[in-house]
Amino acid sequence: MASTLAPVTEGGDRPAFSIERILGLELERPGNCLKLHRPWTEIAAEKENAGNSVCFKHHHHPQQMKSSRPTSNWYIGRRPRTAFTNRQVSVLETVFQVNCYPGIQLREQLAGRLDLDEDRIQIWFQNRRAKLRRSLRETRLQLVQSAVADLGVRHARGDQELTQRLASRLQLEVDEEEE
Amino acid sequence: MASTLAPVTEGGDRPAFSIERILGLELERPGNCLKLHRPWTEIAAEKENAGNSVCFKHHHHPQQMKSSRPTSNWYIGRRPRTAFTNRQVSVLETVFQVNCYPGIQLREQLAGRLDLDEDRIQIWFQNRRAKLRRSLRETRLQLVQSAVADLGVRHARGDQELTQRLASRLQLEVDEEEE
DNA sequence: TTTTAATCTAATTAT
DNA sequence: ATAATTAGATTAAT
Repeated sequence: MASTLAPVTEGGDRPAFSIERILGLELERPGNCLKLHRPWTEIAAEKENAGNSVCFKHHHHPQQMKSSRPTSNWYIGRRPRTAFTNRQVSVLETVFQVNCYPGIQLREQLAGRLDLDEDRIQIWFQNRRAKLRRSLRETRLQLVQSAVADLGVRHARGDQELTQRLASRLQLEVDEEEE
Repeated sequence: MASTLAPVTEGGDRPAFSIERILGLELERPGNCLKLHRPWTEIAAEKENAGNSVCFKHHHHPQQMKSSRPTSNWYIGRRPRTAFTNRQVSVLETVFQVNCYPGIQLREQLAGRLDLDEDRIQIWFQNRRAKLRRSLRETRLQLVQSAVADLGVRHARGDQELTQRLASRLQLEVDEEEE
């Protein structure tokens, strides 16, 4: 409900994959849904091999593609990207500081308060945790790198004993953070 | 909306993690949300080490747990398990036969038609694909096993050439299905 | 006990 | 940069 006005036009008012049509089908296609494991990457690869420079990645409306394969219209499209407002992000960030694994009740509260679906909240927290993990990993990496550099300096000074102590302690801390 | 009457009582009518309370906080807790990567497994392990045989797994209401750690109430609870009706599952299965990666439009159509949230549809298809993959893996395993047994029989008969041909062809098929 | 809805991570896709 | 999707592993309710 938050500025996601569904720009997916889908070529007018005739949906290619309406449930009515699907449920009307006689279900005589046992070998239809056996293309598991992200089949659109395969389609994209085929199109690239065909010399067509227009990549599937940049078309999320496959029914608009002039493809020779009728099987490529199995994918209708993804949800339009939600554009959170500054206020929404601000509230979400504040809550994240306190609880980065909100349960269903808090998610529902947030959804009601921010006029978003509960699922958007869920996804936001998943992506936010991933971002935090990424930044923690980078910080840790930089710490190790600077420590190694420091190690090098001290080693050059001939401060052998301190070097060894620092190294073992560093290893310890890195291991702790692993699990 | 489908027979999910929210059995999570959360100790009455006083939510422990209301947004009001969170937003009222002074945000002076920088080291609060640094327990990433499924912290509840850690909590469970701690409880086991403490000799308490009651595992966290069987309590999905942590606020009811008599834990010595106040940080164990990070988890408010998960969404109550949705009980799909026979008709809902029937329609979902039918659609799955035709398109096991429904896009946003088809998911919304299904949600409206079946009186479910769109994200319940999304989750259902994710779990359904996982189930299909699992069964395909098992089928493949059984095929390989029976083929190996067959190989053994033919080898015992001394039919060396046919054995080798069958083996190479089998390897080919297994490789094809991998990617 | 089995099945499967819900949650999570990690990687990826795509806006 | 980050919202959305996926596979895969796991947790937990039925």
